[in-house]
This record gives sequence, structure tokens and C-alpha cells, in this order.
Amino acid sequence: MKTRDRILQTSLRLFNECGEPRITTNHIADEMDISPGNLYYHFRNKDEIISLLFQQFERRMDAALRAPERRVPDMEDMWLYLHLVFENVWEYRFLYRDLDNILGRNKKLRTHFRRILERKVSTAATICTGLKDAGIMDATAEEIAALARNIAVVATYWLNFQSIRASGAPQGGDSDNLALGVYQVLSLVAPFLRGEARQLLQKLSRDYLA
Amino acid sequence: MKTRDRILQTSLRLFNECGEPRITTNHIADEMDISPGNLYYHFRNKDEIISLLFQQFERRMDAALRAPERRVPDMEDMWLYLHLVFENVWEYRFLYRDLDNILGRNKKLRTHFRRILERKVSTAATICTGLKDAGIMDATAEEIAALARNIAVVATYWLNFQSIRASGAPQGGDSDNLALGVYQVLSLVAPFLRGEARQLLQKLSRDYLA
DNA sequence: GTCTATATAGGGATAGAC
DNA sequence: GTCTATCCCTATATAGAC
Repeated sequence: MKTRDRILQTSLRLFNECGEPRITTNHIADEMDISPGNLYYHFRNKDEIISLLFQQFERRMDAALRAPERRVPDMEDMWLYLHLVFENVWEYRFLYRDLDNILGRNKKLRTHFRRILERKVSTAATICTGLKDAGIMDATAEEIAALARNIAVVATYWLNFQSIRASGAPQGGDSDNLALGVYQVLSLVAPFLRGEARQLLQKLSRDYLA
Repeated sequence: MKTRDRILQTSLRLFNECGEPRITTNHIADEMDISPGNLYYHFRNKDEIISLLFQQFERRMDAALRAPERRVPDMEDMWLYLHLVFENVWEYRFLYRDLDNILGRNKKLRTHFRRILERKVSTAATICTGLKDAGIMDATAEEIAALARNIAVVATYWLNFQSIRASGAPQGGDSDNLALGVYQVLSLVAPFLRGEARQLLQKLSRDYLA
């Protein structure tokens, strides 16, 4: 594998493990057993590494949020949508750990991240409206708007929330937290579903968390 | 006012405005027109300033979360609880802006903040159970548990979420975001309320946001 | 209590040899 | 492409005069 790609890969891992502000370019070079000078041959500066990682993140997030546009959405779409979102957040969690800090240093990232948030909200709203049109969901337009915002908030920050709550906990892997996150978001939607769908979701949730 | 207190006050303001990692001890001294040496006469280091500010925050948050323990909770309690929480988050928003970063440097803060999150969850659950016992709310224990977690997430991260969404927006003050945050959390609770209470909440919300 | 001056350390980044 | 050596800058923190 090319050094350039290894730098990106290693940076992502270290950023995720320790937080981007704590990882210096020297740390990255050290971990890879290359010289700091070599790293700067491949990248102009640390910010360029972050930008590249952000681009990867953005592409994958775009793909996740484009999923349900093809046809009439249903609960399957919601489930898929949530899974893809949570997996992406998890894989690029360093962004979320120090969001304000990172976005504050780079206006382009801030703009793009804002766009992603807006798409999270609008995709959630689209799916909910689809569920309503399909007769599965019962909610006013106002309720759907608020619901979509809440879905976006929980989908965005759940892993942060859990990582603080779970610090020092004896067990409970991170993959558990992904599943719990999906469950949390589904529980936002549940009370608006009609009887059968709500039962189905409850059963699905129980299997899922077991 | 004593220099020591002015340092705390100025630090809080600058931290909130620019983010704690970007504000150095020199910045603080500069802003106050005192020397860096003077600052270090009053505080051993930057961390001590942060710890003191955190203590203030914790005391106020404790007070906010103790409120509804006295009697049978109702929607008034929920509303009061949310307001106090959001105001505290707003006044000490620097903590939330760089939460992982700050908590990662100081285990004591991490432990204490975790406790606050747990209390947010349990207080929300207590209030909801109270609403259920009062016949205002209709929800299973499982639903209340998930709801309480979601309330805590939204109450904790809403202002972060909005500050990213609103960056570059032409208008929409921060106090609007507080009100919107309360509305968002209430909209989590609304679908579990019985008819009359739900109507009341809708009316209340509309007045509130107007 | 407050100042000036300074020590120390670490991170970001570059130059030039190989 | 990679390394070594080094420079610059900034942030934390201290020493000692006033």
C-alpha cells in the first residue's frame, strides 16, 4: 500500500482512538515508523490530512443519505438509513468528538458538514412523510418536522453521549452502542406508527438488542 | 470585584465565545489588562480555572435536576426542568463545545459529568413516570426508559446541533435556539400524552415559539 | 498583588542530503 | 520517496523585582 494511503489510514485510526487534537504529525509518523519529513512530503500540513479524511466521510455519508430516494420509503428504509448513518459516524467518530474545534478551523468543512446535517434532517423527514403516505404513520406535518430534527440530533450525537456515559463501565462494547443508537432513534418514530407497525417494531427491537 | 473572580468571569466569557482550546492563559490576561504572571498568582494552571468553572456549572445543574423531587411531577415540572437545563448548558456552553477534549484531560471532571448525564436521564424518567401515574401520560416502562435517554441526548446536544446548522445563517438569535430546544424536547414527550394534555402542549408550544 | 523577564517544552513545518 | 537536522512559533509556567 502506498505511503500516502497508509498515512490517511493511520491518522484516522489514531484520531479515532485519541482525538484529533492530541495526535500530532509526529505521532502519526512515529506510529508508522517513518520520519516527520516524509509525512510532509505527502501532505502539505495536518489540515490537508483531515480534509482528505473528511472527503471520504462525506462521500460515504452522501451515499447513505441518498439511499431512500429511489422509491416509496418504508420501515426497511428507515432501518437501513439508520444503520448506514451510525456506521459512518462510528468510523469517522474523531470528527464528532471535536466537532466545533475541527469545523472552527476550516470554513469549507463547516459548510459541508452543515449540508450533511441538513440532509440528515430532510432525509428523515422524507422517509417519515413516505411512511405517512403509506398509511403506516400518523403525524401532522409539524410533528414530522420536529421528529426529523430529533432523529438527526440523536443519530448525530448518540455515540458521543454513550461514550461519556460508558466511560469506566465494566463492559458493553461499542458495537452494542451502535445497535442501541438505532434502537433509540426507532423509539423516536415508534409512537407515531399505527398499531401493527408499532408491534412489529417492538418485536424487531427486542430481537435486535438481545 | 476581586481579581480572582474577574479571571473566572473573563475566562468563562472567552471560552464560551471562542472555545476553550483556542483561549490561552495569555489571552485571558490580555483581555483583563493584567500580566500572565498575575494570573498564575491566582491559579496554579489553566486546568484549575476550568475545574472551578466546572464546579459552578455542576452546582447549578444539580439544583436544576433536584427541582422535581419534592412532589408529584407534572408538565409544569417538565417545562421548568428543561428551561433550567438549557440555560445552564447555554451559560457553560464551552464545556459542551469541546466535551471529549476537556473531559479527556481530567478524570474527575469526566466522572462528575457522567453523573450529571445519569441524573438528566433519571430525572427525565422520574418526571415521565410521574406524568404516567397522574394519568397524563400513556407509556410502558420500556418506552419511558428510551424516552428519558432521548430527552437527555437532545437536552445535552441541541445547542451544539443548532450552532452548526445556524452558522452562516442571516438571523435567528441564540435565545431562539433555547426556546426551540425546549420545544424539541417537549415534542419528544408529546406523542405519549393523552388528548387534552397534548392539545395543551401544542398550544403552549405555538405561543412559545411565536 | 502585580509586574517584567524568562525558562521550558512541544508541535508544525522546511531544507537539503541521500 | 525518505531521512536527518533544524527552525520558528506559541503556550504553559516560574523567578524575582516592586
